[in-house]
Amino acid sequence: MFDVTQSALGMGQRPDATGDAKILPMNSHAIKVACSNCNLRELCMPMGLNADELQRIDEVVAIRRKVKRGVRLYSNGEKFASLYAIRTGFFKTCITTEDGRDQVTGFQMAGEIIGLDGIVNDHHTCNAVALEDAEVCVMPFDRIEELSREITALQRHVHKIMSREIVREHGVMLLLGSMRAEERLAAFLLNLVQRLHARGFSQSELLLRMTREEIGSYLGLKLETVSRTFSKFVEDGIVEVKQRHVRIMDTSALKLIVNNNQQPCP
Amino acid sequence: MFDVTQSALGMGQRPDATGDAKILPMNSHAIKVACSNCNLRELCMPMGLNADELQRIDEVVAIRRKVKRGVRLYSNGEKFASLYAIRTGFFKTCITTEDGRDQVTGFQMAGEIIGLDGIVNDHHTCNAVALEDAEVCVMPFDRIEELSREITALQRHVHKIMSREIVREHGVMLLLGSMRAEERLAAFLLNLVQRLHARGFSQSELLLRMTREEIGSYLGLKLETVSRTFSKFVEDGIVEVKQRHVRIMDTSALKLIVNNNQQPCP
DNA sequence: CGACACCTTGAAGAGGTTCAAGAAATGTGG
DNA sequence: CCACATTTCTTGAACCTCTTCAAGGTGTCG
Repeated sequence: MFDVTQSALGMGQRPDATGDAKILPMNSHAIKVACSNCNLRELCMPMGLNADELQRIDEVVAIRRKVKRGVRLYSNGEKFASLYAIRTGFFKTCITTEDGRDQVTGFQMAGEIIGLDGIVNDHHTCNAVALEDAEVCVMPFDRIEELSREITALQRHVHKIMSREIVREHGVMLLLGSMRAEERLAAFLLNLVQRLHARGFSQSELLLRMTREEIGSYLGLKLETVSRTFSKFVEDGIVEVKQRHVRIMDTSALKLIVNNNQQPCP
Repeated sequence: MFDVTQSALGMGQRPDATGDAKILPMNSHAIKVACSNCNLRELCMPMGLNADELQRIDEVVAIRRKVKRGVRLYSNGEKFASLYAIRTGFFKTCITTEDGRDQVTGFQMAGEIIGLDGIVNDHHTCNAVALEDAEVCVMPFDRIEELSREITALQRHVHKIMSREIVREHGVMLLLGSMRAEERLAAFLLNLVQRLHARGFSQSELLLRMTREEIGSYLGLKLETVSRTFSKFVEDGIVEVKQRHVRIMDTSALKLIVNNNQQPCP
């Protein structure tokens, strides 16, 4: 069975995470990233590494990069060199065509990995845009490949991350191919809040970092339809909406909307 | 720029391939598969391997499996163990939900790799069904991982295959999220014929291996809409359709339908 | 040759889009 | 810090595309 509301993360829940990692200024390397100290580690790193392995990975993920809101982390056509682990902030990825089509392919948050689209042709095929001020760990891909030849757990982890993205996209195809507007928005909200909850945020409250238009693009709807559907949910007492602030009043109602696809038996 | 009609394959064209590999009965291993002898090699194997590396890969891909039309190669929930390289035949992959939704996530032909969805959770999350009698090479994934730790080209190849699938799915999201029925079907036909051409088949003629309903599921349309859209194309002299036999009379017209999304400038 | 699956076509209807206008929030510059 | 410009969001009404329901046609296979 397939649950489109499920997280892209197959990993442990972290209800105590704050999203802020401490960097201990112990030595000259202190300013560098250390996965070993990062409280997002469980989200983006494999489990069960020994100290030596962890340190070697630390060296790969040595550089961070800040990305201001509205700025692209990478662009379509750009040479591919690295994957990025999101430390803080929120991204969207989208593809654009010559004839002006535009499709948001995903929204990514702390602990998630972006840039996988660039591997196949050595060039990125989409844009990654920060929807709020963000910080990412830069992970040069040739170094990842090198290290994953030596650290089995890392190799497996890379494979899982890519497979997870494939499965996530299957879920989006299901959503786009078979759901009506209300079902899409309900699934979208449940998915977002589920991922946020896994990061220690509320199960019922969330701040949308994207516009109605961006939600619409992701869900294959026009922004007016997104807005109307929000209004409908408010009318029905399922959510409270104040601009981008959403409070889910009735999670099970949302789940019912997504799952209640039962056809009358003939 | 993103071209949804483009092939999932980034590899060389093989206009002379017939789809039948010769197996030379030289020794006791003759009955086994040998990638080294397979004329689909360029489609599913990395390039530039030496004899030794090729032989080691041959050993991994030692088993073939025949799949009759209508039979599942693997099913949702089934334990994941292997990837499969399609030797002959045609598959669909689809996900199903508890509430009876069903979504075709792709159609796969000779030289393409399926099963990637199973990596992340050690269980398959979709069904792979043969749409005609087929034969696949079984590639145990733990052996692939093992070998790709030693053969850099194989490692890179595995990464590219997964990345290619991610990029392909981005294209489907664009199609489902932003295209109208005619545009979807035109993009679908162009994509199919392009992939078939890369395998040595005609650029203009194709035999659909799937029903209108399966096409519809993939394209997010009802079967009636698919049928009507075919009829429209026939009326316009763009294609000839006799049941599942399609001849494309005007490729550029199809391309125009997909790309002519130009909005009038305000 | 008859049963079954698949495909086509028509007519009515629903869901989402488009166009338009106004309200609310956000950002900017004086 | 406030006024103004801009972006974003909401809502209404008309329209259009695709779906739904229905019936009949075509092809295939035991």
